[in-house]
Amino acid sequence: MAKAKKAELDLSTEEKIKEAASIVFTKKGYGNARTRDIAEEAGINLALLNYYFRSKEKLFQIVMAERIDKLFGVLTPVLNDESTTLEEKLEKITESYINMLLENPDLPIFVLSEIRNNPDQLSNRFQARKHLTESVFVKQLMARRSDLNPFHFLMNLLGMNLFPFVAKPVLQPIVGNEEMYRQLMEQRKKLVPAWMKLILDQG
Amino acid sequence: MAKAKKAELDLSTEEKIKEAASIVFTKKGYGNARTRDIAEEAGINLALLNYYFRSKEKLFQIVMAERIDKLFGVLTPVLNDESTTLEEKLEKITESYINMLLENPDLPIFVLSEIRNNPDQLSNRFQARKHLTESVFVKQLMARRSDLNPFHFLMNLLGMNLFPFVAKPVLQPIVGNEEMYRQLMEQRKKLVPAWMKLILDQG
DNA sequence: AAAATATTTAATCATTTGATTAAATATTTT
DNA sequence: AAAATATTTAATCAAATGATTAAATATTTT
Repeated sequence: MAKAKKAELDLSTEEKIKEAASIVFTKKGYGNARTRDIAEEAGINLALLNYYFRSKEKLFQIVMAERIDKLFGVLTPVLNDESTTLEEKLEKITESYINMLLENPDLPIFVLSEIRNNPDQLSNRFQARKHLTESVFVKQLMARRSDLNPFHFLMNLLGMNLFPFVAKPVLQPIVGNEEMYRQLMEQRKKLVPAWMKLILDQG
Repeated sequence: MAKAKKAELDLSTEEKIKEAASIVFTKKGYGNARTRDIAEEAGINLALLNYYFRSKEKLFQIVMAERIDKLFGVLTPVLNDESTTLEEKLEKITESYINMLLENPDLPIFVLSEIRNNPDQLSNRFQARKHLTESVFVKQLMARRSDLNPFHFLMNLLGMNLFPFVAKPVLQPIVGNEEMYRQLMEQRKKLVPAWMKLILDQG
């Protein structure tokens, strides 16, 4: 195979494997996922998987980095947008999260449980604090409510948005079927920002 | 060994093993926990573990049932208390949860991720819906706010209380050290009920 | 067509790990 | 002390699973 086509195919197969790995890892977690599962999901065989990625661990690291980006990528651009108000940020974050999580409901529980298993995974945790405390969002928040710890506010926002998905395996059977759960999440796109504004103004 | 002493010791050793299993399973999850870890944690050997409990799976089922009880046991008695107001229930649930979770921070992520791995685990999910919708809590809630879906309200309450612990591996390094995190949680004992009352009255 | 590369097939390794066994030792009960 | 029971020790099994290998086949490039 020549360079051009090679790169093209490599990317395609590599992408297929990464995609499959992402699905299997996210659904089962690292420990319960078998490389044979991933190969099958990708429609290739085990030998090829090890030919592209040297090991399960390496493949996992790549997938994990992507998944973490996906989970927190929703947050960071909005937090630092100078052109939006605090209220608009609440609306944007909520809508982005709920939309993304409706497509990736297993994502939060996967990332959080894997980080629990291996806390070092989050190597940039030092800068995370700095990035957050120096964000436009936190500045706006402190300007408005100097008495309210931004961490509390953020925990509430994330809790309201992420928790229903983290707890979906428990809550969905109680609520009803899949579709009813989706409808509840759709409603929360409007409700969560409204509740958060209450906290912002009077909490 | 005679009956009396036998039962006594059995209980003690069985309890030691269950306690150890609870610790190891909760910290690592089923897939990543090794029976050898559990035996070591219990201060006994692998043979004895399999002598008392026939298999890892059986031991896990027992531990899991206990952990689920611990996680939801906080909720159920308060939800059906006829003698307390809605506001008092919010206060009780929040304080009970935060106190319990400060002692068992890994509990929510463990239970939720294991149920994700094996959704059938929650065999009583049918009655859960009934118990919940017929609870004093939901009746009080609907009497006060017929326009507010109780599931939304419950998701908010649980999200605010449980999510900070579910996300602790991510949030704690950002917030600061262990002690600072604990202080935040202590503050939330007063704050969460206040926020929930806002939602109750004006959301 | 020839060469280069990608992919499959099938077999095999090595390690981990849950589980079992039998014999030895300790502890408790009678 | 004798009997019954609990626990340890050490060895071993069997299955699952991550990983490797070599040869065969398919595909693409030149």
